[in-house]
Amino acid sequence: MDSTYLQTLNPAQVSAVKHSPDIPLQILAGPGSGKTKVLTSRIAYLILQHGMAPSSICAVTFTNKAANEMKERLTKLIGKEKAGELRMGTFHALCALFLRKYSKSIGLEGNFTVCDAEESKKIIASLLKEYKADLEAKDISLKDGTVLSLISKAKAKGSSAAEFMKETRSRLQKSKSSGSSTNSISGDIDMIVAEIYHDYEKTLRQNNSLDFDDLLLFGLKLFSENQHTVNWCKHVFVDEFQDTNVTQYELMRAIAVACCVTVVGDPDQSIYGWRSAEVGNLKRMQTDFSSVKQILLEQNYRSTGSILRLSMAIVDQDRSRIQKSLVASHPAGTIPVLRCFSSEQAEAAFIAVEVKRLVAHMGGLLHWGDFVILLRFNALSRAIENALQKEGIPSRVLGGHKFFERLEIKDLLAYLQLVDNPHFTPAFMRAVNTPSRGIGEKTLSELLARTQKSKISLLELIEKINDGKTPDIKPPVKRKLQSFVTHIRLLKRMAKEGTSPADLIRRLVEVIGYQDHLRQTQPDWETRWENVQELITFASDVNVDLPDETRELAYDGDTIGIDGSRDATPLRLFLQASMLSSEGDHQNEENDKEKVTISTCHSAKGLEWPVVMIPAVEQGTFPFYRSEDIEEERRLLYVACTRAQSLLYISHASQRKVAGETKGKELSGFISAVAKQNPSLFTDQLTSFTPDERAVISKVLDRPKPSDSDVARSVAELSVPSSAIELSPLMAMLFHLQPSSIQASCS
DNA sequence: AGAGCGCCTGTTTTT
DNA sequence: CAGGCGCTCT
Repeated sequence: MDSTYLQTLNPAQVSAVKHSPDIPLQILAGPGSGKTKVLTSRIAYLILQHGMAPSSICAVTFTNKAANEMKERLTKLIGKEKAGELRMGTFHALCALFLRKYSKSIGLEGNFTVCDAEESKKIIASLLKEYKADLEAKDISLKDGTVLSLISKAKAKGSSAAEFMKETRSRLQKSKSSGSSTNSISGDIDMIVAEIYHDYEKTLRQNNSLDFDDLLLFGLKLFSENQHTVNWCKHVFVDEFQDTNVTQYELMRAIAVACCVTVVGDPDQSIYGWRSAEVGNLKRMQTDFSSVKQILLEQNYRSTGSILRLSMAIVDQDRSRIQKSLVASHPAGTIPVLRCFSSEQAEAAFIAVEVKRLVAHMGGLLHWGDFVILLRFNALSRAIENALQKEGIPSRVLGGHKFFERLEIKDLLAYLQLVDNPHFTPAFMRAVNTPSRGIGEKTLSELLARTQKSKISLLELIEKINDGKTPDIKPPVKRKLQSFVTHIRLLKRMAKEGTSPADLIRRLVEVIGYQDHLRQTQPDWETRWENVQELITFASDVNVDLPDETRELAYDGDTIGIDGSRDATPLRLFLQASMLSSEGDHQNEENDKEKVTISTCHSAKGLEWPVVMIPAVEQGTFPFYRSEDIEEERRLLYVACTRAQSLLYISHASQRKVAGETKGKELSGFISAVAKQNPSLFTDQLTSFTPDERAVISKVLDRPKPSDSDVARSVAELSVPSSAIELSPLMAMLFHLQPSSIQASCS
């Protein structure tokens, strides 16, 4: 194995790959510039040419998906064994891993539970109740989500509850002394948020639990205060650097003891400011790492020239952006289509029919899996899904409601969380009455009151009640709880005996009669039951991965915690993988390749499709009316456009139903501005594709060009539906009429 | 006290 | 489309 992997790289890419490992490097990589290739090649280069141990390289990605993809590519370059030794994952996963191992060093229990956003929100909601009267008296409405996001923002900046409280106080003092009374309401809110923040932290600690932000904060504390936990690290790679927040940046510094870092990012693709990402980290790095070198990758290998021209025009409207260009490797190709429709239904119907038409006119060059519909937010998918279904086009939603956020999954995970960590109240609350055991709000609050007096966990309390060691509140409670206690004890015993998570779930489902419960309570219980089966499959997969992870955790040989329990039990690893998984649907990927993808623009980051369609590009929707940063919305549209390889469609409706109300809509300012300046960026005509256009598409996609007879055949097949009655008017028009008349009918 | 039903609202983006 | 709320029934 030599440097063959360098041969297909351009000069800029080669200089990035071969750049000295000792000098910090920033790679500013535009979309489609082969950034992942450069990253993986550089890692391979450090290992193969500089003889670095794979286990001394840390590569941080933004999602688990990206980490997996990198691992796959590296397996091809350096082999499975070495690739398996690399420390790769998200900042969150990396921190979680080391926190489990060195939990005692910073006063944590090794069996802490990761508290996800939904559970955090519930904790906040219950804390918020105590301020209900106060809020009503002051006529303030404060939602749990708002409080959570404010707390999360404070945490992302590294501001603790105490610091946040102090800052709030001093700000209040200032506004008081300046005599402005207009801020009194927001001052009240800030103060309440500060108090809830404090209570929230207290609750998390009592529950032996860390939320997502805590993983980073505790990780940072661990790494910066315990040199020996990071000594293994010789080089740190950070992908999607533009989306890191302050804490993540500090983490990078803490892990990169030797200051050997390579970061890859693109300020133009910074779309997570709302989640406290700091593009400023790029600049900050230049001062913190004095000798940092910057390399720009501007050659684009993904999209046609006309798609890039439009994308650049959009993002370049942001006057404050760092000037950077993209050079197309491919010919101009088909001009992006811009269309207006009368309603969301008309727009959706057009999309469905156009997908069909393209497949036909490309004579086997394009398949369902080559299309993506990118949306500003998930709720927009309804009309699209319906329209696709109506035309018989298979589709899948990428990252819709996440697999691990479904109620049937959370129900089962709650039991397992409780088995692993008896102090995790959210899990108790969920599991204790699922399936329904007649334990209601009243009983729970009484139980809760009793735990607060005696300082034991809810689980311990009900075990005591069950065993008759402490008096029952009311006669029936003990009886109602008996089965629950029995089940938890059974699972605990099985877990202790080393039963695999998959078997634990199987048994759990059986003893609580979960299938029947679903059948009785959920109208769509069948798909939910399938999800349960999928969870079991996922659980067995985690088990297969175990050796790698255990090796990681057993790094310096002490897997036995002070409490005598192994820190890395299979159950614990499974739960952690579940909580940190970004994976949406766990459907088999083979199936998905033959489906049209529907996705948000955010979760499309890093991906590409031959054909991209972006509907609802309207004022209020894109940019979204509640967005705080309009430039970020613009960049999001840029990200969406640059996912396209050969064809791009942008559309909007003049009327759309928003939250139950039909509203008039205007084309997004992002688009109208560039269209006005340069009308030739778009066309409203639908071509039926000249051989030339088809040739460009096959070249861009690197697929064989279909013959004229292929095209003729597939056009004929698709334009004659099985039942002539089903040929909708729109469909008929698209196939038989001139483009100009289509336009007239659509607008 | 708790379950179950129907009607309401209010909908960003995610580790 | 789900979660919250209020109503009625057991």
